[in-house]
Amino acid sequence: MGTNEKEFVKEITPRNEDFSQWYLDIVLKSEMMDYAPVKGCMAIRPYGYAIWENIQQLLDRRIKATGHENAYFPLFIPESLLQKEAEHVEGFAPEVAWVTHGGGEKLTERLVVRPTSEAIICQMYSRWIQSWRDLPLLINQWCNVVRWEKNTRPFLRTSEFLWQEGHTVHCTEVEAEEEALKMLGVYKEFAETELAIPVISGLKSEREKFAGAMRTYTIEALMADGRALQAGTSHNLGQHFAKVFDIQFLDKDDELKYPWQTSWGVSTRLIGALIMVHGDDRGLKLPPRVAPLQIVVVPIFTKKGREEVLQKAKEITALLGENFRVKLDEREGYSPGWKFNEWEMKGVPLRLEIGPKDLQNDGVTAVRRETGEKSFIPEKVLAERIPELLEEIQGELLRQAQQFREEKTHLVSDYTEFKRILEEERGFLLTHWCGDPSCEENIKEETKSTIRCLPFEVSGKISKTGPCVRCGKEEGAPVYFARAY
RNA sequence: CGGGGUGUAGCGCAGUUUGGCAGCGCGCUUGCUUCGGGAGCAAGAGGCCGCGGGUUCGAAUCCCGCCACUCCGACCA
Repeated sequence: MGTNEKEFVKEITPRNEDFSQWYLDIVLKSEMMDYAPVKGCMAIRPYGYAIWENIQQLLDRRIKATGHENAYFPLFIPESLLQKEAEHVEGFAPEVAWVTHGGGEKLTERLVVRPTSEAIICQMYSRWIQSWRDLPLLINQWCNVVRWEKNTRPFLRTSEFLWQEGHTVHCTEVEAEEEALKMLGVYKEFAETELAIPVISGLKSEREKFAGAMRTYTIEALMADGRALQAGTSHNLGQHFAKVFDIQFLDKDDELKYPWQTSWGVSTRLIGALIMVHGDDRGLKLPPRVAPLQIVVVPIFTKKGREEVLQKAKEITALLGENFRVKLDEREGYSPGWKFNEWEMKGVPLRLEIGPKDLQNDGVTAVRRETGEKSFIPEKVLAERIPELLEEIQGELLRQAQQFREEKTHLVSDYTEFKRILEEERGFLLTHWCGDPSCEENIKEETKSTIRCLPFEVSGKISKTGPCVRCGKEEGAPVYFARAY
């Protein structure tokens, strides 16, 4: 690899030459999406949507395992409902889409297309909750939302996107806080186990928190260009929404109380993260757990042995098809080399080549996408070896991503050094911050970096308190800074 | 929303300066020969030149307006 890289992947801009273009080339050429005729909107094509379906399945399982049920709420929200929570409406007002007409007539009250569903869900919750026995109420919704974005990028920021949003209601502040943290933990475990994306979890600063929340928690991932991406959030909404939407319950002590709420979500942005964390100059590298295809079988035809090769390839595809997402690429008119490049671009984790030599040796040649490593697997041990290999690939992708993140995480206390790193190396900057919003604001203006989070754990990498990187005031808390998407 | 760039066949582009038959490469279709890292030959198909208006005998080309994509800012859970 390396020297003739360009030769193999003519269709993709090299990652180091132009990261943005590289990303766009990949999402288009791998047929994950295509631009739709509405600004900032995309069609998610089967190859991209299959990843989303796998994400949904793997995450939905976890959401249900933690006691939540799925439900569905309306796409449209009456203007008056959205406006009930002042901070919330202020946060979303610039980016909502309005419905002003229906059936050819002007509506008496405008509707917003949901940018998030707190308002409409709280409205319904106020009717469903009367007693402490109704709590906790643990509901999740898979849906689309619309935010009229000015600067869009496929999967990372689109005018319409798909996500899940959990909305829970609890008797006490302690329970709500536990819930918000529990779901953030679910996201972290999910991202690392299934997506092979290591994340840092922590608390958002006041400036960066969700409009209307009391506290926002986040998982932050580092992309291959050294920029951070918020991969999931979880909010402790406090009682703000309960108060304005009049959600009350009669507690065991016979007192009428406002409950405590949370909301949490991850979106199709995770697909963008997969691309930017794992991809290389040849294209996608998908973790086996979420890859639409885990294995592609490429038969190597020759004049004489054609039928035998195809027969064996079909046999092996059928065998593996019982337990894995596998495809036999028996297309005519494409050379094996062409197919290799095509499936590598599409990020299929494992390729099995079956040719005359393999037939002779009673096995297949296996090639790992993430390392390019070739090995021969005797047919006898195929059924045991394949799952092991896929797990190794999954693990290796996580290991590579972790290693990259470690290399790109800079412990820094000097502001000049802080600025130099952002200019020259990027990545996460772990430092101290006094907590003053004006320091945060100044740093943003001077360096274009933002506080990604106040991490839960720093495990000895940095002292528990230290002087603020900007103003030098003592007793600053550890924070991660980065330029972000 | 401000500044720059781009829009011509599925993709990448030339043609626009100086108005005059719609072009090239790749891909696609069909056939034959091939096939262990993007095969070869032959014959084909494919165009509201982003959209709308204007100037002109005549517009991909000149003028006005709009839209989309893209990069950089601003904004953004």
